[in-house]
Amino acid sequence: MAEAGGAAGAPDIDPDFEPQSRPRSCTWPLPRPELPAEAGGAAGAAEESAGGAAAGPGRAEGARAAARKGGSRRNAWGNQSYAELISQAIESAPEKRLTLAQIYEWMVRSVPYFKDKGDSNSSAGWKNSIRHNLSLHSKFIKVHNEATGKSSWWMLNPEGGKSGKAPRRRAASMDNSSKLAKVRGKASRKKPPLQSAPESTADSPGSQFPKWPGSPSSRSNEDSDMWNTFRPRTSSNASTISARLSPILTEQDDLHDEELLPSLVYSSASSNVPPTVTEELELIDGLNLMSPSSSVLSTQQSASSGQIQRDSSFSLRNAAGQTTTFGNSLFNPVDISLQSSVSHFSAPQTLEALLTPSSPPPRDVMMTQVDPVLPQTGNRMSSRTLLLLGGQAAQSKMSSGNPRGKPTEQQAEPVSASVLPSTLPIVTSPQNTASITSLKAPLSATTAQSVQLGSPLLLSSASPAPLGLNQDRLPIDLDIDMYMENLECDMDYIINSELMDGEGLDFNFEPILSTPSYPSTSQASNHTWVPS
DNA sequence: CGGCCTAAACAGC
DNA sequence: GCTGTTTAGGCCG
Repeated sequence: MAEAGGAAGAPDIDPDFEPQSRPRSCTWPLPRPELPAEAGGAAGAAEESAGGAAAGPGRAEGARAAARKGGSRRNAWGNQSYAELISQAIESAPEKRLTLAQIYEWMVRSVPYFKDKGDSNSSAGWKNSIRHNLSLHSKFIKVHNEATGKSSWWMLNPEGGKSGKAPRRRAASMDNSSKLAKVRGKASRKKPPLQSAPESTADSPGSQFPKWPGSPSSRSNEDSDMWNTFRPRTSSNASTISARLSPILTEQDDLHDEELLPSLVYSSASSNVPPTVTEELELIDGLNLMSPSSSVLSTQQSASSGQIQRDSSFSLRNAAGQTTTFGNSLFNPVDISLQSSVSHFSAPQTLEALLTPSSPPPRDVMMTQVDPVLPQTGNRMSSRTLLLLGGQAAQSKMSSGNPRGKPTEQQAEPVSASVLPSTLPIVTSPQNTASITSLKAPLSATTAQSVQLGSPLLLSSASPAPLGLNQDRLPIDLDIDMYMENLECDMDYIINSELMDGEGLDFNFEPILSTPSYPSTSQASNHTWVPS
C-alpha cells in the first residue's frame, strides 16, 4: 500500500484511469502518453474508484458488475481489456517492446487498480491473465531476447493481429470440436488432467501431421519452437508472414493482409507450400529480417545515421531443431542470394539515399537498430555496434567512426530507443516511423520479397518505393524458391561457409549483447525494471 | 456464440 | 520461481 498510498490519495485513481498518464516518478521510460484510440471512451464520469471495491481476486465479475453499475467500467480497472492494457504498455515503451516483467511493472505503475497489487501476493491472478493474454492474442508477438537473458520481448504485432485471438495455425485440429482438440492437447501434454477420453474420434488430424510444427499439440517437442521466436499467432500464412517482421507495407496493410501478401509475398509460398515448407519459410523470414541485404548498405548507413545495431534478438529455431541465433547479424541468408540480385539493386538508390541523410531517408537501416545509447553517450558502442551482418565491409567502416549519429529523426527520445530487433515491427510514432520506415522499405523489399515474407512495414511512405522494387526483382523469386527447397541446407551452408568464412564477421555482437546495451542502458535514468 | 476474465495445469529454464 | 502456453469454466452482450 505504500505505493498505493500515493495512488490512493492522488488523482491516480481516476475512473478512467489512464495508464501511462503518469508514471509516477517517471520511472518508466515512457514519456509519452499515447492512448490508442481504443481507450476511447473512457468517458466515464468520475464515479468512484474502484479502489476498494474490488480488491480481491475473483472479482472479475464483481468488477464487471460494478462497471455496469457505475456505468462505465467494464473491469475493475476501467474499460480496457487486458489486451488493450498490454498494448498500451508496449506502445508506451520507447522501443515498443517490453518484457513480461516490464509489462507488469507498467500495469502497477500506470493503472491505478493494480497499484497496490504489485506484490507477489496479490499479483498472481492478474499477472496470470496478462500472460494468458500475451500468449493468446495474435496481436502480441514474442521476440526472443538474448541480451537480457531474461524473458522475451513482447511487441505488438504490426500486422495488427487485432484483438483476435490467434488462430494459431492449426486449423485442422480444432475444427471439429475444439474440445476434442483441447482434450487431446492436454492429454498429450503429459499428465492427463482428469478426463481423458480423448481421442476417440478422429481427431487425428494431428496424427497426420505429426511433425507439423505448427500443430499445437505436436509442438510439444521439437520443432515447434520455431514459433517461439516469433510467434505470430495469426493465421497461417499470410498473416503470419507479414506479421513477422518486416514492415513494409503500411498502406496495404490497411486494406487487407491478404491483399498485401499476394503482392509481396507472391503467392509463393503461402498457398502452395505445404505447411512444413511454409514454416520453413517463416524461418527464413527470420533470416531475412536480419539480413539486410545490406551488408554493404548498412555499413554506410551506419556511418551516416549512426549506428545501427541489431539486437540480438531473433533466434530461429527450425524444424531441425537447431537454433539459430541471428542475433546480431549473423548471417544473412539473404545475402547469399541477394548479393547477386539484390545488391545491385539496392545499392544505387539506397546508397545514395543513405548517404544523404537529409533527403530520403535511408533505407536499409531497417534492420539495424539505432542505438539509443549512442546518442546519449556517444561512445560506447561504436565499434561493436556495427556489427552487422555482412560484415566485413561493414566492420571496417563501422569501427571507424561513429558519428553517433544523429538520429534526429529516428528517435525522438534518445533515451529509449535502444535496440530494436532487427526487423521488427517497429511501430513508432508517426514521425519517427516515417523515417524508419522508409529505411526499411527498401530492404524489406529486397529481403522480404525475396523471401516472400510479407513484411509489414508500418510506414506508409515507404510503401511505394518498395513495391516498385519488388517488381523489379522478380528474379529473386527464383532465389526464393531455391531457398525453400534448400532452406535447411542454406542455413547450414550459410552459417558454415558464409559466416564462418568471413572471420571478419565476428559477431561482435556478443559483447554487445552482454553489455548493458539494451534498453536498460537507455533507461539510465530510470530503469526500474531491470530485474533482478 | 464470441469476447473477456479468471483459474489452473504444465512445460522450460 | 518466473515465463509461456493451453485448456476450461463462467459471465455478459
